[in-house]
Amino acid sequence: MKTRDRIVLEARALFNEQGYGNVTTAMLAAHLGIAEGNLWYHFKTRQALLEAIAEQFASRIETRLDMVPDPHDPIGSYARMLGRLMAELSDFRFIYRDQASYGEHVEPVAGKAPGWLGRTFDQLERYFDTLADAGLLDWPRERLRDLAVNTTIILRYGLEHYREMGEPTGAGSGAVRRTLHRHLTLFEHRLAPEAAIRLHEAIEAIGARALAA
Amino acid sequence: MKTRDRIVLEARALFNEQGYGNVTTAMLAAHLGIAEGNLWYHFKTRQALLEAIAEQFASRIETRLDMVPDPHDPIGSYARMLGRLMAELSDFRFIYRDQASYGEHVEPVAGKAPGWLGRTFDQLERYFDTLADAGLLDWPRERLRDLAVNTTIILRYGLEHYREMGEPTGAGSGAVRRTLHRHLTLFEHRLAPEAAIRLHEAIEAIGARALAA
DNA sequence: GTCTATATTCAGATAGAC
DNA sequence: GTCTATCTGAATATAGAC
Repeated sequence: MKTRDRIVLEARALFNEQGYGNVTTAMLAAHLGIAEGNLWYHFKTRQALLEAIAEQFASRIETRLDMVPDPHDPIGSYARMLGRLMAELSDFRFIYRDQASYGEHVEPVAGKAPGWLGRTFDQLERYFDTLADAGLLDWPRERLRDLAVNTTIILRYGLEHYREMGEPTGAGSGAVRRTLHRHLTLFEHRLAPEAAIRLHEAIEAIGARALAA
Repeated sequence: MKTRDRIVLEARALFNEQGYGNVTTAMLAAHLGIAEGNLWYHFKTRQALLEAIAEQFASRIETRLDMVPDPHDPIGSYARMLGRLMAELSDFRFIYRDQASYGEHVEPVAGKAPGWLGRTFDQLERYFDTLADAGLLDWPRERLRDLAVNTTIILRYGLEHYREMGEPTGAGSGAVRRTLHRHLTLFEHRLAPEAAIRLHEAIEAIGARALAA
């Protein structure tokens, strides 16, 4: 693997674990087993490194936003989208969490977050609409938007919530799994029983993958 | 007002506005119109200043956690508690938001957050229970706990959510008002119509107070 | 209690040899 | 591309006069 790619990967991991503001270039170089000067060869500034990570992040989000519900498999397609969404939140967690540390001006993120969120509302609403069409979700259509927004918030802040609760939230902690089960409590009581069961099962599968990662 | 108190007040305001990690002692002294050395007379370390703020925060939370629903005024008492909760989240916002910046070890906060959150779940559940007793909220009792947890998350991360949406969230921005309306969408469809109306009105009143502050 | 001047530390970044 | 050595600037903190 090219050094540049190793740097991006290790930096993302360290930022997620320790917080962006607490990771120095010296630490990063030490973890990589390279000299600090080498870091500056690949990235002229610390911010440039951050932007390289942010670009990967943006492309992951766009890929996930392209996913659409499958009317022939509303549950399965919803679960697949959830898996991607949580992976994205988990893998680039520091970008959300540590925004205060790096100021608001990281170009590939700045100004785009509102659009991403808005499109995530739209996306979730379409999935819920498909579940309702299939008779699996009993929810007033005019309130599906609110459900989509609340679902987004619960998923988005799930890892931070469990961290604040004093529970581990790193890879393999089960925080992704718990967040997904939590989001189900928003509308589970209005799901067809077999749909609820299948979603819980799908979440266990996603959680198991998150544990392995 | 004593200089020490002015420092605590101004520091809290600056930390909320600019982020804990972005506020230097030089900036703080300049804003207060005092010399930096004077700051160090009142607080031996930057962390000591943070801890002084955190102590105020803890005492505000304890006061709010002591509030209980009034069976003779379930709506009014719920609204009053909401007002306190949002004021606490708003006034000490940086403590939640910038936790990554100052490491996890601020004594008056470290380790207490899980307890505060757990007791907030309990508190909200009691308010919802009282609303249900009064016939104003139609919700399965065994699901009130989930509703309380989800409500806590929506309220807790409301300001951060609107910030990420690119909307202003400072004092007077209306973000508190919007967060409160948002939390109502979780259970509004199961509230007695007059209860929903009264809660929306109460939220407008809380929002107006937040605007003035 | 408040000020000015100074010390300390260390992260971010550069220069130039290999 | 990678290294070692060095610089710079900024932020926290101290010393001591007033």
